[in-house]
Amino acid sequence: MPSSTVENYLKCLYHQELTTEGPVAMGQLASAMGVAPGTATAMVKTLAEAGLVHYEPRGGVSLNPTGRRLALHVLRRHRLIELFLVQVLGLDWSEVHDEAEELEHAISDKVLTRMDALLGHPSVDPHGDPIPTARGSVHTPHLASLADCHTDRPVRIARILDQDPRFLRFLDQSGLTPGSEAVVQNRDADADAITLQTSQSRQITVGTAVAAKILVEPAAGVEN
Amino acid sequence: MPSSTVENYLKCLYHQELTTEGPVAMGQLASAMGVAPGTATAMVKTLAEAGLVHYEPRGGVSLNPTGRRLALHVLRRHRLIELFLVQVLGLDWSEVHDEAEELEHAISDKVLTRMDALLGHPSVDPHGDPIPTARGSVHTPHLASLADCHTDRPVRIARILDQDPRFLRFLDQSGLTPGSEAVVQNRDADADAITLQTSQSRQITVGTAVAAKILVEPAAGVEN
DNA sequence: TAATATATTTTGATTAGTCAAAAACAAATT
DNA sequence: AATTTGTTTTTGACTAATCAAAATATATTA
Ligand SMILES: [Mn+2]
Ligand SMILES: [Mn+2]
Ligand SMILES: [Mn+2]
Ligand SMILES: [Mn+2]
Repeated sequence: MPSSTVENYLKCLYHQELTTEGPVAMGQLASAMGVAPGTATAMVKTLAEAGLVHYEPRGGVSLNPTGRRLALHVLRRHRLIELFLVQVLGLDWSEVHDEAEELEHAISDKVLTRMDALLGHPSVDPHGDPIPTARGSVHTPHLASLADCHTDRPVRIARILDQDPRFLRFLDQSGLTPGSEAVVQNRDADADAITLQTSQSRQITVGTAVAAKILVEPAAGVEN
Repeated sequence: MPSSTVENYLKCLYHQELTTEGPVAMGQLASAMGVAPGTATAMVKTLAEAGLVHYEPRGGVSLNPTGRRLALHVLRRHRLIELFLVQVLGLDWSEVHDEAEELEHAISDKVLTRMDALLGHPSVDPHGDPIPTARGSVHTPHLASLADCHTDRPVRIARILDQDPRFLRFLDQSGLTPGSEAVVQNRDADADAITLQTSQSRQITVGTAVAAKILVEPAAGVEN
C-alpha cells in the first residue's frame, strides 16, 4: 500500500494540476510540497516507477489514471474527515485541515464508510470543497467569486479556496462562512477594494486577492 | 515528537512489564514487537538515548517515568479510540483493535479531548481494559478469571485479555461479552475444561487457557 | 572446570525519504 | 551566436528503521 508520503505527493499533484495546464513542473511540485527540488525529482521517479504518474525528464509530471484515482481517494478521506471532525466532534472549521492531513493516512475504508453514512453521504466539506465519491468522481460546479460575481444581488457563500486557520477565523468573524449570504455593493479596481454587505447587515471591505478566494452562488430563490 | 515506532515500542514495553518482574529481556521485547533481536537492541539504545527507558546491556530494559507517562498516553489514545469506534461509528469490538493501532499515532490531543467528552469520560474500553486518565494514572482493579473465580455464583464478565478478532467473535457468539453474566458450574482440572452457564441459559465449555483470559467480577447485587 | 547451549550485541547491508551543492540543460538576452 | 539566467537533475551524504549473520557474553550442563 502507498506510504503517506506517496499519498501526499499524489494529492499535491492533483491540486497543482487543477490550476496548471499541461504537466506540473518540478519546481512547482517541490515548492508546493515544501521540499528541495532534487527531492521532488527523486520522488517523481519512484511515482513513475510505481505506475502512478507520467514523467518526462525536464518536461514535468502528470497523474495517470491510477494516480488520479488514488489521489481522489485520499482527497475523499481528507474531506470526509474534516466534515466529521466539525459535525460530530465539534472542532472549528479553521483547525480541521491540519488534523485531516494526518488522519487521511490512518483511517481504513471500513471507518470511512461508517463516517460517510453517519454524515448522510455529504457532498461538500466544511469549506465547501466537493467530496469525491467512493468511485472517484468529483462534481465541481463552476462558481463565481466575490471578485467577479454580480453586484447588488444576494449571493450565498459556497466555497472557500484557502485553508489557512487565520483566514478562516477572519471569515468566521466577518460572517462569511459557507451557507451565509452577502451582497457585493461596490468594486473599486484602483483601490483593489470590494465592499460587501453581510446577512447580519455588516459592511465589510476586502481586497481582490481575498475576494477571489470566496466562491459564491446565487442566493436561494434568486434567478440568475 | 516521538515517531509512531517509538510509541509502539513504549506501549509494548508497558505491556511486557505488566507480566514480568524486573526489566524486560531483549528477546521478549523483540518477539513481542515482531522484529529481529538486533533491531530491538538498536531501538532500545535510541530509547535510552532519548531518555525514555533504562537500559543495562545484557541486563534488559525498563521504562523510566518519562517513558511510562508517554506509554500511558498512547494507551489512553488507543483505548478511547477503540470505544469511539464501537460507540459512535458502530464498528464491531473484534475489529477496533487493529484500527486503533494505527489511529493512536495520528490523533491530536484536541480530537482526543473531544472524543473523551463525547463518550462521557469513560473508564474502560470495549474489551474492559481500563483507560488511563489524561494525567497518566490507570486504575486496574484486581479481577478473578473464569479459571479461578468462585463456582456456582453469578459473575459479570468485566474484561477480556486477548484482542484476537477470531476469539472476540467467538465470545460474541457465546454471549460472553463484557457486561454479560455467567455462572461457573464445573471445573475439571484433568480435562482442562471449565463449564459455564451464560445468562441466555446456554451451557458452554472452554479450556483453562481461554477461561484465564476472561476476567470477571461478582455480579451486581451479589455480596462477595 | 570445561563444554555446550542460549541470549544478546555487533557488523554490514538495505530501503524510504530527505538535503546541499555541483553539474547539466534550456530559455532568454544581449 | 554567445552569454547569462533559471530550472532540473545528479551526486554524495544523512537519518530512521529494519534484517541476516557473525561475534560475544552468560548460563547451563556434564
Ligand atoms: Mn496528508
Ligand atoms: Mn476542506
Ligand atoms: Mn500502534
Ligand atoms: Mn482494548
